[in-house]
Amino acid sequence: MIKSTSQRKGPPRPPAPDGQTEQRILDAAHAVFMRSGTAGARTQEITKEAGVNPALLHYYFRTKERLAEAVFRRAACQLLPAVIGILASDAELEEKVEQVVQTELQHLSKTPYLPGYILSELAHHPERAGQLVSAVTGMVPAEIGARISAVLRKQINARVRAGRMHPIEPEQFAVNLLAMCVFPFAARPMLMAMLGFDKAGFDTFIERRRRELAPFFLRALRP
Amino acid sequence: MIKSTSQRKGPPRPPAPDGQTEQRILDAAHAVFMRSGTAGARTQEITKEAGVNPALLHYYFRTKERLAEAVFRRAACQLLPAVIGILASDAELEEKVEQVVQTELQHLSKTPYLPGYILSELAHHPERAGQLVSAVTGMVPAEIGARISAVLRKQINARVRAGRMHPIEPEQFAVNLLAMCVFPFAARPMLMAMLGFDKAGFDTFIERRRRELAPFFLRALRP
DNA sequence: GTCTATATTGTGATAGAC
DNA sequence: GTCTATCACAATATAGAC
Repeated sequence: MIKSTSQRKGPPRPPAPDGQTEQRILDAAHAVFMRSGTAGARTQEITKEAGVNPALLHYYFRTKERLAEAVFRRAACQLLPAVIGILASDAELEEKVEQVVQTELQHLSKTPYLPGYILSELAHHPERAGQLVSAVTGMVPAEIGARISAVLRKQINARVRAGRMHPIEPEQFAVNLLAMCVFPFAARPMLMAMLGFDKAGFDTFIERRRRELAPFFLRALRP
Repeated sequence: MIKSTSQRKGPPRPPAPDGQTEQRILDAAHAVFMRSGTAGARTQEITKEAGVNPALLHYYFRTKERLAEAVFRRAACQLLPAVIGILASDAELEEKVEQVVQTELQHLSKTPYLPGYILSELAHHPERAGQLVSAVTGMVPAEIGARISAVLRKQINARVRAGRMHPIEPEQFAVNLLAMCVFPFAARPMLMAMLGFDKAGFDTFIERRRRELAPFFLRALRP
């Protein structure tokens, strides 16, 4: 990955003597925070998983809190930019629905703990909600929402006037779509218990969802 | 609730001398765990909010972990039984959709932090998913899911055969409905930031949702 | 940049008097 | 049942050598 270039020092370094210690810590922290939450995670667990010394965490990130913020931003960048990009694009509305469903379900299948982690952090640190969005796009959160709403509203209105769509507020539209995609992963443990799924069963469930969700959603938009 | 009967001691007790100390702790713990999460909460914060001595927490609940479980069960009882009861009832399918939407949105409006708390706990303690369901109904989780699925499947099939409904798996149906109701609250901080809502704005958003969600959902079910 | 060793809280748990 | 006082320890932050 990074070790591709030169190794200015060859022999004397057993565990993690490469030039990517910071990255190793960040990766480990990502994994640990993701499954234990920021408050529940122990820095020692992180450093152990990273194969580095506890002091190095302090060296690179100064404090657990700062590390947590770095991880959160990183995670946010994995969750949102896709949907935002699609919804704000100038693709046809029906296209957007299909794209969001496909992109999100596919991506979240690979990182099923991401929604739980994000929503969990936000539940206990609402002030980070702003970071979440602006970290991704560099815009003020509300501005993003406004942009998306504006674009969607125009598309919706056009269809409503043409008698091709039932009226709906763009905000409701976006939340509905997001809910359908994200919720199953956020509630994964609960659903698995209630529906009697194992991991494979859940994947099958999502697979089916990937085929049927967009049509379902589009039916709801009909007049 | 409990103080209804006699008060064997009247005068000498300043802070919390009533016979409901356990309840006071439980209430305080509920509030604190809800906003900080189990891992993030401090027992001292709980006892302070309860107006009782730290030692009493140990006296009644022995450990923070046990207290957390008690609170979690209690919270679970507030979130699920309504939906389960409605979905498993023998009401008409269209009735169920309307009822779930109304019941959930109204109830969650009063306890907007509940979904975030539950999902957060489940994300970090998947093993509690079982408790969540069985605590409510006394049934094995998977059994509940099976019952609901069976009832819904029968109703759906009847309508599909009559050409009145588009085919859908009962599990997808239930998850879709739940997602639409619960997600906005679970993602409340994020939505408020992105959509530029304040508390009142969010309430208005939910109010509108209460009127439009069931129709939206039912449109998606048409053939 | 990385390690060993240690300081410094914060925090849950508990003993024992009342 | 409730309080005061305190313990034991976990966990993070840090100093200082290499």
